[in-house]
This record gives sequence, structure tokens and C-alpha cells, in this order.
Amino acid sequence: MSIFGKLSFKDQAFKLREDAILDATTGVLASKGFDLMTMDDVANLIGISKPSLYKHFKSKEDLVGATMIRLLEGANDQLSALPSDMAARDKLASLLEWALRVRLDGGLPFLPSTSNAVREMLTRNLGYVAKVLKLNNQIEKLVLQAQKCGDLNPDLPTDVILYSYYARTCDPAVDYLQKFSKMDKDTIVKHMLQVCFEGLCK
Amino acid sequence: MSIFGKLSFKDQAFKLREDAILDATTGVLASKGFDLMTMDDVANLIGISKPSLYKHFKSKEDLVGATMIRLLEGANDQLSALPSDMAARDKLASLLEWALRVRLDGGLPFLPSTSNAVREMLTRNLGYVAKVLKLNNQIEKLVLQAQKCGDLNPDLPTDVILYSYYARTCDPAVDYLQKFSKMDKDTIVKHMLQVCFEGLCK
DNA sequence: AAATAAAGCTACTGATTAGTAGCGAAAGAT
DNA sequence: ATCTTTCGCTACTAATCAGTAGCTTTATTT
Repeated sequence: MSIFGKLSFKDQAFKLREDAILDATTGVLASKGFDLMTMDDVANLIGISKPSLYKHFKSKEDLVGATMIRLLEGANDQLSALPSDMAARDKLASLLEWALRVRLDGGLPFLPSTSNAVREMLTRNLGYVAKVLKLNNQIEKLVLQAQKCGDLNPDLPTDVILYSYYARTCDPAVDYLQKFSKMDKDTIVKHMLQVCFEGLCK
Repeated sequence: MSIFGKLSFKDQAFKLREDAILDATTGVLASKGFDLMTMDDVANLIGISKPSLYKHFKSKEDLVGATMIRLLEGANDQLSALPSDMAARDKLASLLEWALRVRLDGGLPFLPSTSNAVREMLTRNLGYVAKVLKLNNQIEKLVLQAQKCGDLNPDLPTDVILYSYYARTCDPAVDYLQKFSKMDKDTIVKHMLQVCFEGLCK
């Protein structure tokens, strides 16, 4: 039991640090983006050396992949936690609201819209792709349901709604509003949701 | 006159090549983004050497700045060419349509939403900033007009409409629709405009 | 044709950064 | 106490890329 206890404790410490690494990576990615993020940035931010970082993640791709996977898991959890009798459209609104709040608190955009290269890199990460597909399936079902009952425009192709919905999670208007307007987070979220579902005309 | 003619011809050739350089830069920027674009990429694409490229533009920042300025001038021309009796909202729709078509044809997003670093770099380019401010003034006036006559939602803060409008010019949904759906450009543009102004609900 | 200017190129420099080798310190086992 | 394993670190390598030096070739002038 002493050995088991020790191992377990070590694993726990390891896991804790892994979380800290992912937190740091999230922050650096959010502020500098993939291309400008260096492994030294991440290591320095949490006060370890680069080789120690490589004990946890075997490459930059791997590290960023793990970060994105954790984000997708968060989205998944968020979606699962919603009451099952909630209307599809309200579920979509609630998930988008969560994603916007994550970003306003210094997190990552949900969708790696930034660069072709990043998208391709993530596509090579099977764990990431699996999670994306799973989440996408759920969201697509919600969109179809909402279109069927007229809560989302049934005349729009489902693709258009789906991609536009994803695009809202990384809408740069959020950053601009946070940086240049005096609105608080709640107000920004409220307006972004309204613009997403109702458009600019009302 | 012979001297004048020659100089003029040379200038003309110089200008022609400068346009070719800007075209090439636009293409590389659109596909790889600023960070991954190399000066060799641009030079090789038009079949000149890097030092020749530096005869035209003194740095990468300078080159990208000039490319963005040309794009802004295009937007400005586009806006000026609209009939003066057109409704403000229709002008906005028309300009957005132009921006989306530019992108669908391999051009650049209007708004450098990609990265903080790029935004800061452009902010240091006074020519660019001047053009942005000029265009922004015009667009803001149009938004206010359209809000006043109820064509755009008067209850939304003008900032929200303005930033959301800009965000639509670089909406990643466009790329996804172009890549993964079988829609033609006209259809994509039509749907993106509808989603922008009417939202996802209708 | 000779002299001069200009345009373009190859081959470099210096800086940055992903990834690694291998050392030193600390802790656990015998 | 000594041996061994693990952990983390400093200091490196190799590759990439912005920007430049200086040569070569072409065109222009007289």
C-alpha cells in the first residue's frame, strides 16, 4: 500500500502539473497564437524548463493537440450537463454562451480558424478528430431539430447554420468589444447571442 | 522626350511589378497567414530573388502593410462607386458582398483578425491606420444612418453592429462552405449575407 | 567600343526556436 | 552509508528565415 500510495501520489502530482501546463498553453495560445507560441513561453510561464515540458508532451503539436482536446471535452461536458428537455435552440444558445465566456476569460476560441496549417496539424491528431466529430454530430442533430420546429431558419442549408454557429465561437467582434468598448462580459455575451440568432437587423 | 519616355516606361514596368508582388503577397497571406509567409515564398512565386523584392519593399512589415493598404483602397473605391441615393443598409450589404467575393477568389480577409501581433504591426503603419480610420468613419456613418431609419436594429449599440459587420468579412464559415460544401460562390454569398443581417433564426 | 550605371542574383549573417544530450542533485532501496 | 533511479536543468544542435554584401550581367551613355 505504501508503494501504491506513493505511485498514486506521484501520478496525482504529474496530473496536476499537466493541468498547469495545459492552462499555460491555453493562455499563450490565446494571446500569441500557435505560430508565435514557443515552448519556452509555456515552460517559463509555469517555472519549469523546456526539457521538463517535453517529459509531458513529446512535441509542440502534441501539446497544442492536448490543449484543444481538453477544450473540446469541456464543451462536451457543458452540453451533457444541459437538461434533456431543453429546446434544441436553447441548448445551442447555452453552449455558445459558454464558449464566449471561456474566451472572455482568456481562453481559446473553440474553432481553430486562425490558420490552415494549424487546422491541418490538428487533423493529423486522431484523438482530436474523434472528439471533434463526436461534438459535431451532437451539434448537427441539435441544428436539425431546431430547424424542424422552426426555431432556426428551415430555409437555410444546415451546413450554413452549422458553420456560422461555429464561427461565432471565434468571432473577433468579441475581442474588439472587450478591448475597445466599456461593456462588461455579460453585456457582450448578450449582444453576441442576439446578433448570432437575430442578425443585425433585429 | 526620349528620356522622359524611357523613365516613364521604366516607372511603368516598376509599378507593374509592384502590382505583381502585391498580388503574390495577397495569395501567400491568404493561404499561409503572416507568420508562415516568407519573403522567399513571395519572391519565388513571381520568379525574382529576395534582394530584388527588397528593392521594392524595405521589410516584410512594409510589404504586408502595402498589401493591406491596397485592399483598403479597393474597399474605398467600391464604396465610392455606389449610387449616392442607395439606402445605407444596402450599401453595407453591397460592400460586404464585395469583400466576401474577394475572399472567395483567393483574396484576403478585410480585417486582420488573425493575430494580435499582426494587428499591432499594422497599427505601427501610419498609412494603413489613416486608411482604416477613413473607411471606418464612412462605415460607422452608414451604420448610424441605417439604425436611425430602422433598417438595422436601433437597440443594439453601434459598436456591436460595427464590429460584427467587420467580423463577417473574415467569417471562417466562408472558407468551410467553400471547402466542404458543393455550393457555388453566389450561393455562399447569398447565405452569408442573409445570416449576417437576419441571423440564424430568420 | 569603352565607360558607367543599374538590376538582379548567389551566398552569406545573425537571430530565433524546436527538440536533445548529458550532467548534477535529490530521494528511495539495500 | 552507498548504490541506483529519477527528475530537472544548462547548454547545445539543426533548421528556418529576415535581411544584406558584394559580384555579375545587362543596358545606357558618350
